[in-house]
Amino acid sequence: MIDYKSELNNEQLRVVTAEAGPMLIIAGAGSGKTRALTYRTAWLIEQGVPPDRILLATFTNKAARSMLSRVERLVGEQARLVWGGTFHSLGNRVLRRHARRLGYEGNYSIMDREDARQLVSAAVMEAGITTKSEKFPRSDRLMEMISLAANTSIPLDVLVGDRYPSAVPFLTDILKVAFRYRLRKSELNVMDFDDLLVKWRDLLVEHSDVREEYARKFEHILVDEYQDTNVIQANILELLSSFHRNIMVVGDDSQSIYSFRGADYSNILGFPDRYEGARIFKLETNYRSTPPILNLANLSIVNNRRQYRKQLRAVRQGGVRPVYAALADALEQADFVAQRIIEIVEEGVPLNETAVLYRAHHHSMELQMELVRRGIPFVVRSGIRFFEQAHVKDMTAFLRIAVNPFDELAWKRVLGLFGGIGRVRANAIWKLLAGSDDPRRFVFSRELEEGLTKAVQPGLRDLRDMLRILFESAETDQPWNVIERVIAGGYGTFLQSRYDNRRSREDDLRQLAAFSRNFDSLDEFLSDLALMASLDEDDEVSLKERKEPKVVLSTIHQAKGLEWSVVFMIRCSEGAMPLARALREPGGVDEERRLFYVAATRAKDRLYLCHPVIEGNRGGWGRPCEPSRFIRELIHGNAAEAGTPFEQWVIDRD
DNA sequence: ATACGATTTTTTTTT
DNA sequence: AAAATCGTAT
Repeated sequence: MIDYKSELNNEQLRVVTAEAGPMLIIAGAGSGKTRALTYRTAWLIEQGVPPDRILLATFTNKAARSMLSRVERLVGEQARLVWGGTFHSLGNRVLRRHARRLGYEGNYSIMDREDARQLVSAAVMEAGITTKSEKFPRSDRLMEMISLAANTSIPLDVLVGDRYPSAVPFLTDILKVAFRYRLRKSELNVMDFDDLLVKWRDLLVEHSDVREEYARKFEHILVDEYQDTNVIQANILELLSSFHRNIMVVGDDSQSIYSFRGADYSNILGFPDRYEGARIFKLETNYRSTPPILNLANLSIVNNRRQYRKQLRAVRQGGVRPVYAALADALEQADFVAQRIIEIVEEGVPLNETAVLYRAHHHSMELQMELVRRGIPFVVRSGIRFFEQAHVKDMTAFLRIAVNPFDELAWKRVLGLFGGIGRVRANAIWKLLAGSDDPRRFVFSRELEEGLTKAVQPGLRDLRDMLRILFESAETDQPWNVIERVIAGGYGTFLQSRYDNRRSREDDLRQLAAFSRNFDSLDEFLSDLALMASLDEDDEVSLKERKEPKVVLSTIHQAKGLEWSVVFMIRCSEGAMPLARALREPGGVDEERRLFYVAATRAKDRLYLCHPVIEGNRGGWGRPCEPSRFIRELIHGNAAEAGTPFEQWVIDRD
């Protein structure tokens, strides 16, 4: 039996043991919302709710895993039966079962962002659009539009008219591209991330028997990070909770930072209106930060108008005022941060209790170089994700061919790796392969050879050598072994010739191989990859026991939900934080301020706001730049006075 | 006609 | 730094 009273505070206890029904939990930063959710889940199970009738939607798969393993510690392994994961992975789970209802095969594959962008790019060319002299939007921008339209449920033409005025002259062509893109997706039997939500919702809307099944199944629905859900997700929740009406959503409107991908702030603000009889609970006790840090965060966020009123109270006492440090430029900033990190380590704070946060990935470049120079170990948690790196995608493309010989995207990727084969010839080869009844055999045939120009023959020979090994291995070996053999069978050499860091790329692939052991089949392994962000080692145990402590470098977005003793926020300059581009979006300033708030509330003990006065402008001398408005608006009178929530350091090295 | 290396442009955040 | 574009070699 769990002693809820001693393990939870009163606010949390009320939430955990609340009567069933719709409820909204406004949970401030560091108020123990994860704790409340895990204990709530445990409590429901103890009350006799079958675990497989509980749905727990989280923001990342990692969050779901770690919550459920905590529930498991509380109530035993039945916790594993709880349906937990991101909306995308839950959608995938449902859609695999019902894909046929939507005109898809159950073995559809999931495209990551890069795949999707390339398919859009191909759609532009197929539609015969002249992109030469005009400034037709680039494929990544097109993808952004299509994706945002899907996630907001706004028709693409309306969305372009509203948010992309410069693209309006090309609207007809954009719609053509979007149409082709959709067509190609279903021809290829692939889904993009958005489809996992949109088609899930469509399934529930259009097939009442399926809706009934799931609505009756899930007695309790719990949702984490509700402030970052979009309208599709809100729809899905409405449909799923329509029978039992037991839905608990947890979130903090002050931490809504994903509107760029369609997250709709009004989901959380309007929850009480949409769910009649909804109760509102607030978690306002902050266990994480010292009062001076919380004070700064509170003073900043009050500048946002549209929000639930809440007052975060610090449990902790004492603490030092945050520091605002003005530095000459990005190099000085890097120097300052590195120097402070060293001093902080000397004071006894472990390296992995320190993080450096920034708005955009490239803001961390100078710092990375400085940390390398000084030999300070760090890990970068932004930038290209593990599964999006070229070599990882190459390897999975090989595996996909072995599993599904008609995987067009995988074939084209693999073909392009070989000399003399570019986009056009890869296309030609694919056409021939697709016309055969077994591409895996046809690729070795004389017929194929004869259908192709001389220039591809050497490349074709190399291709065949590798495929021979791949197919033979896939028949008999375990997935991890297949990967090893592809490397040994020629891909390693390829890496050597194309990149200068063959070793580390091979290591990545070995890591991939090791990871594949967690799956029963190659099939299952491949279908889950796209939904995974990284091969995070932090399965709690391994992190603490084996890993060398490292400073964490992260975008603010990726830092959500995490905490460190010491947090540096770099590039707190107007234009970078808030980011100039983001200010042009509707509601941009408020969202940027929420980002600032999220970043500040990650800090437990110390917070440094760094502002490089000269904007580093690609090698040359940049122009001077104001400190972030989020800092300026905190200043009342003189920054040196006790009235401001931070003290000001002016670092002058020379 | 195609591939591929050199050059120029543009760079937010992510399941 | 990566992607789109341009120019040259095959």
